[in-house]
Amino acid sequence: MAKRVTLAEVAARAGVSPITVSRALRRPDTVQPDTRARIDAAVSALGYVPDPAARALATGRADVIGVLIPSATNAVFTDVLTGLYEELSETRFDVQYGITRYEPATEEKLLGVFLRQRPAGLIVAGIDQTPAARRLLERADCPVVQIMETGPDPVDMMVGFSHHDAAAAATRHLIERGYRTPGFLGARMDPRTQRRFAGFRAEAEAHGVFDPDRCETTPVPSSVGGGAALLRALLTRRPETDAVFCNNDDLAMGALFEAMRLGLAVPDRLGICGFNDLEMMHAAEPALTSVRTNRFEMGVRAAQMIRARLEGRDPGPELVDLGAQVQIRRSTGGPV
Amino acid sequence: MAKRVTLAEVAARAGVSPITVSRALRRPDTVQPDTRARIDAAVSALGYVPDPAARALATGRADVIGVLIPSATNAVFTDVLTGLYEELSETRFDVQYGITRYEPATEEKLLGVFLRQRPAGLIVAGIDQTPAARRLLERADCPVVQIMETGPDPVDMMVGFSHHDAAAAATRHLIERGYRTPGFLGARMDPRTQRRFAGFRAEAEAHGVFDPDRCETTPVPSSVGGGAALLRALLTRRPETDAVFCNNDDLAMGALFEAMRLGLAVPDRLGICGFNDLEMMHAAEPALTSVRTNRFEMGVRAAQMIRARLEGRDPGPELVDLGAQVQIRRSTGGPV
DNA sequence: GGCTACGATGACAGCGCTATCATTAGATGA
DNA sequence: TCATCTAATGATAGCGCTGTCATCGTAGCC
Repeated sequence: MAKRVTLAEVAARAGVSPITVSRALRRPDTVQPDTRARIDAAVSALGYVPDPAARALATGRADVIGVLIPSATNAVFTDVLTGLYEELSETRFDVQYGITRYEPATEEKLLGVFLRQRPAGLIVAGIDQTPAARRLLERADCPVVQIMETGPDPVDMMVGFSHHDAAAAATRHLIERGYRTPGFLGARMDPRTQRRFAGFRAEAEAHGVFDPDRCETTPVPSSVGGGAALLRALLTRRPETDAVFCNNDDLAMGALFEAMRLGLAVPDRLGICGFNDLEMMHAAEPALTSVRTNRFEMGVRAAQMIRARLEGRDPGPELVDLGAQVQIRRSTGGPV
Repeated sequence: MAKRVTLAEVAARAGVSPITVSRALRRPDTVQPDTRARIDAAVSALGYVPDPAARALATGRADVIGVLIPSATNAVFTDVLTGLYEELSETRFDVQYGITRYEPATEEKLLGVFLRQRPAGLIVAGIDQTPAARRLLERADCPVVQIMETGPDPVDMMVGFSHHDAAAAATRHLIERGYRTPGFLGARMDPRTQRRFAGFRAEAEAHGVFDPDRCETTPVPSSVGGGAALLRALLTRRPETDAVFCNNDDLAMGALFEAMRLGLAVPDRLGICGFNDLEMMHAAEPALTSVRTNRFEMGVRAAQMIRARLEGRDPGPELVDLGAQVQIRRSTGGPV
């Protein structure tokens, strides 16, 4: 193990006091240019790297941005992480992840884990924190960004979109395309999923085409196989169903495969619409309609807002709505 | 911000010295049961949580396990992470991720970032570290596990499988099924991908069915759309191709959709085999043959090996080969 | 020329915890 | 009985860094 080089050693070599080295590293403009040059030379000669633990202890503040997301395997969240990373990887900040597994209690616990490190910023998915978790967030003396969706009353800042409205737009599209008996496929009905369902329902009811019996859901996590099973179950009960709005793309893909197995023509006999617009959707045959959510950008924006706050710049509006766009493709009668 | 509760306050309340509290927390068996009980009571009454930075500074060791993976979006790695998490989430260790983006230079840099925290353990993907990175790993005075693949000369410990052999097994399967003009589809030819290609090639050559013109690759990251494009290109040049071994499941899925578009019957006119066996493979129509890699277990085992070492238990063999299994499905003539 | 103001640097203390050694009380044995 | 040992607890001194003053020198001013 290469032995640790300390500030003091750098200081000795540069012929200054440790505190000056500390300053030269953190606020270079506060030390004389030639002093800084000597220090820089000593730093690189010795290969000095600051000890993050010592710094955190001395400042009572860690250069860590904590991120709480429900799942590490869901492509939806990993895209957000990629965006965060894009924005943060060249900064002094480390990103630290916590996986809540969709469990509010786990979220609370992880929040505690993060908070005791006194993070520089916090990013949490969703707006459905428990009251206790919300209180923790409100008292955290660091910027907090809620991501993935928008809602009233942000803890601090927020960047996302309305799942309700996005689902309603997709449903409207189905109805405009002439589908008259649309169904709903949903898995693991977490809060965002529920709001998408509500959007579907509201829009379908507004057009008089809602039927609770055409809604098929399961508590298990979503999967392609699950989508196939849900469609089969739905069509068994309600064979007249002429389209399905699927809560996410995995389910939609499964529905497509199941339609193939059942010999149902897509989009003529059955329209299929997904949600999130993962890459595979446009490549499918027929290409699958989906709702594009701007996940990468969501990560970038969240990171930018935190950085702006930490660096004393204007973080812009507290609530950023990135919207969502229905991508119309063959599976609902879009162009070939 | 809830003000920090220190060890000293807990000690005062329990009527003991701070060091005794510290001991009670870390090695409960070394303090008298009744003392421990008083301390536990004080801890929960005050809501004390240790400061990880102070502990790291005092011990010269952080309770952090660093994980270096190439990509956060690739399902292959997220499954490993889930396994790691499964094993580590109830321990005192935090997992910290670094994304190398398949860039050796980034890997080196992140290794430096981790190392200066003096992590409790390190997990790195692959066996193709740069000489400098390898030296850093060898000098790191903590357990190191290389994951994702096996190879000679581990830095310390290793858990994975042979990509060469797994690909060869899949290729053998294609040949045994009677395919005589198999092709290869590959994207982003990273080292593991290369070794899979080598396995395909070796097996195909051994049976006299290798043709470099039936190998279609691209440097861009893999995707379903990319798989479709690769198949189209391959069939344009070599229409006689009767099967494709795809470097991963996204490509295989794209190949399936492209075959549909081209009106090629799968598996009769074209056999398709993927790699990794993501969930969607079995749900496709026809279900897609793939090579199952035990990613979740890989994460679990890596974490177990590190824990065993840290806790002074026997970590078992240094090199764990989890193997890989060809899952035969309809797309290569498997059972319906 | 003497005074203030300010920029650059340094001394000191301490962040919250633990490694190390010292101390104490009780148990053991000749 | 007294030396010897062991288990439990405590005192002390940092870990490497930075916040908070204090100090010093020099430019600017009347």
